[in-house]
Amino acid sequence: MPKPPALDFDAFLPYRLSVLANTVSQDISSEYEERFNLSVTQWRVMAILGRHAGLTARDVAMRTAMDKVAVSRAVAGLAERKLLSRTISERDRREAHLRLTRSGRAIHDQIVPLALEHERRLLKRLTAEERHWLAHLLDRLRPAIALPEA
Amino acid sequence: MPKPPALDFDAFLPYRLSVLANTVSQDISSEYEERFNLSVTQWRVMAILGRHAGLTARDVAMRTAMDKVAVSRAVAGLAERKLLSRTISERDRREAHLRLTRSGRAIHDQIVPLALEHERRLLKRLTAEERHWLAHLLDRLRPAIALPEA
DNA sequence: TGCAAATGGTTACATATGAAACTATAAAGA
DNA sequence: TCTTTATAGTTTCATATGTAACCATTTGCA
Repeated sequence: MPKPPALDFDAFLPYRLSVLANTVSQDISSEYEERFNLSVTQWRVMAILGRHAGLTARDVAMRTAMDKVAVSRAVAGLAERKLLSRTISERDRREAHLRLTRSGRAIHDQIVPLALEHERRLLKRLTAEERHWLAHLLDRLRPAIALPEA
Repeated sequence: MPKPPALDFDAFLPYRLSVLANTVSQDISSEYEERFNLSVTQWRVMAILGRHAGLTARDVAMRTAMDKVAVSRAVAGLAERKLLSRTISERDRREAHLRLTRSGRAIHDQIVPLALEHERRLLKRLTAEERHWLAHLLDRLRPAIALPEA
């Protein structure tokens, strides 16, 4: 009779990818969660605003692969702690432009090097050739996410 | 003055890895969630039992990178639906051996090909050389997860 | 033996998350 | 201009999840 189908997790790509990504993410997030009491979503919002000041919540959602509810909540929490400011848009009063405050920027500037250091540690385990292929593969497998107007 | 630090998500490895893994996982899970009303954790438990009948909850937790509470809940839900059975262990009455029931196996056998097909679709986008490097990198980056007694 | 410490598994509680409904405003069309 | 439709963002509700406390049993060792 036919052998019953079975799935070997150790060889199943989606699973291995998922475990790897979660491990790496958590290594980083556990650090800023503890030190600055920021959730992953909150940090993502801060990071994107640190680079692109004045985006709206909608823009942030698109750029971070988060849904708008998650962004709304993260922004509310950050505004509460005065880590970012909301400015109602002149031309469309439904939307607000978001910017890090001085104290938001201060925290941001501490987390960025920390995140980059984690990335460096990860890459250090690889040879130059392996690093090259990793970047290449991430490009090739990049999900079809709409990145509107750069 | 020094330029302010900033993190470019598009180039930040942990982020890209995370988005990719989540997209891939969700592609698959959305299908069996809808068709069989199974959560990701439930499916993971079923998959591991489909391959290794008789494991205890503890074994399952170790092999699936899930914590014991998640396993306990998944198992409870599956037992409720009679997709798996629990048999108290002879030699240690705290633990129970888990096995798919006939109907659990039937569902399992439908999902496995579906999962493998998704994996195939993903790999089809890559050349043989790229596939090789992907597997290699996943090995090299494999998180230090304890896999006790095979 | 008998008792403290460890372990498998569950439960309780508090928090996070997602889907859908909702509010306010803007855009499109009659 | 009036009315419908779409959009930005928030709130609500139901569910998922993690942490810590817990129960039952077993192990280690006095």
